[in-house]
Amino acid sequence: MSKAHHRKKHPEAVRQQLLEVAARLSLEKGPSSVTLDAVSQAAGVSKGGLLHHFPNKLSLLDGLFDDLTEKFDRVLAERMRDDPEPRGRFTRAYVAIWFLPAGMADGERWKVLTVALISEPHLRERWRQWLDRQLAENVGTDSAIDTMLVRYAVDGLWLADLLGAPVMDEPTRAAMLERLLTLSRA
Amino acid sequence: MSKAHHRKKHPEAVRQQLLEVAARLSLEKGPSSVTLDAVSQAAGVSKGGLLHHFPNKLSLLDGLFDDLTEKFDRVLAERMRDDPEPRGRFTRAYVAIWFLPAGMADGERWKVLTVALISEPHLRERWRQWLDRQLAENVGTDSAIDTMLVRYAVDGLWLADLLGAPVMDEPTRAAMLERLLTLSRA
DNA sequence: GACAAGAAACCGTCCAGACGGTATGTTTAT
DNA sequence: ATAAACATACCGTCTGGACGGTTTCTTGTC
Repeated sequence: MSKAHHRKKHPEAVRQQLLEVAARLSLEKGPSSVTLDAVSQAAGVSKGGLLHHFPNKLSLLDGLFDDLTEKFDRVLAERMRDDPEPRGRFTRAYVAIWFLPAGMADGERWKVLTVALISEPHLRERWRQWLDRQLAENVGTDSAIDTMLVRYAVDGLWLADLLGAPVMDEPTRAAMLERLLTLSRA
Repeated sequence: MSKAHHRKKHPEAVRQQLLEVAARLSLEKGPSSVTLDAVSQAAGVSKGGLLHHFPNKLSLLDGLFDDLTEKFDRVLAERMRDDPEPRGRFTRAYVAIWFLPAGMADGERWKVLTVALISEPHLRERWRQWLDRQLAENVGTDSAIDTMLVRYAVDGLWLADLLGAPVMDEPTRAAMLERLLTLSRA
């Protein structure tokens, strides 16, 4: 009879912990390392415990997706709220997320989303819906060629970062940021 | 006793077929579906046959990586050879690969590379070396902020395409291409 | 506030199938 | 004859998941 069985119950904390562990594992050791065994063990819960929160693996991945997009939405909305200029507002928020990560772990989080999206074709459909909604909400202010280009570039930076490409030096990085912001207002 | 055992032997063709099947599987059903059983069966070879060409799974993935980067290099070099303007030449070749896929299947191929890179942390190191070499060879002509930005944007387009984002309409696509080419000369 | 009773939050065990890989046989090419 | 190019038959491990039990929390009732 283990200690964990007798400890105080904090279901929401455990759930969150499971999602976080799954995210970290996926990023550090590749998506194939996200197994029920590995996740539950790293989270300090039994596999049965994990399957209580997420009845199967798919729902764990779905849960991760929900969690990530939710947080992403919040950060985006917050950035947009503080931007007085309507034109390219959404795109600038998008840029800011990459260049000025708010929370420590935030920068890493969005990477996980990308990894999950690529390795789990099932999530792509949900991703498309999310994207469609975002673009529909910001059509008019963020559909110029240059603003689209900026968003694509951010995605590219994302990918490079994810693949561990050599980091840009600070002046280059600053110049890149400035250039992106300029183009977002075009 | 199967037919395959008795058929004419074309080792190089079989090897190529195995790589191609692995690529297609990874793209269509996600990297987790790339198993020795699935690949060998879809290629019309026994698992033993597959393991004759690639002694273990890692070497299969490595083989895939080699095959893809090799072809990628060739296409890049060809495009660059036909471009008289030195400034941004490498970047324009990079753009062309996405906008003007030469062979039918080529467009798909580079996607596979990205998927493999993300799902197999082991390949990232090899990718970094490839990237470093490319950048070193083209430093001076392709290191302006705007040209870098163009390459990142192409990566972003890549990613969007990979995730099955809604396709751009033709005028937008053309405008995007023109804009990217312009920026590559800056 | 006490207390039964059900619900929620876990744990431990077990299993069927998939997976990577080995060992060995058989056919074909040189 | 020898080696390369396959096929077949297994094996040990891992993985997702089912299942039944145990402990804690919550809720209604008095």
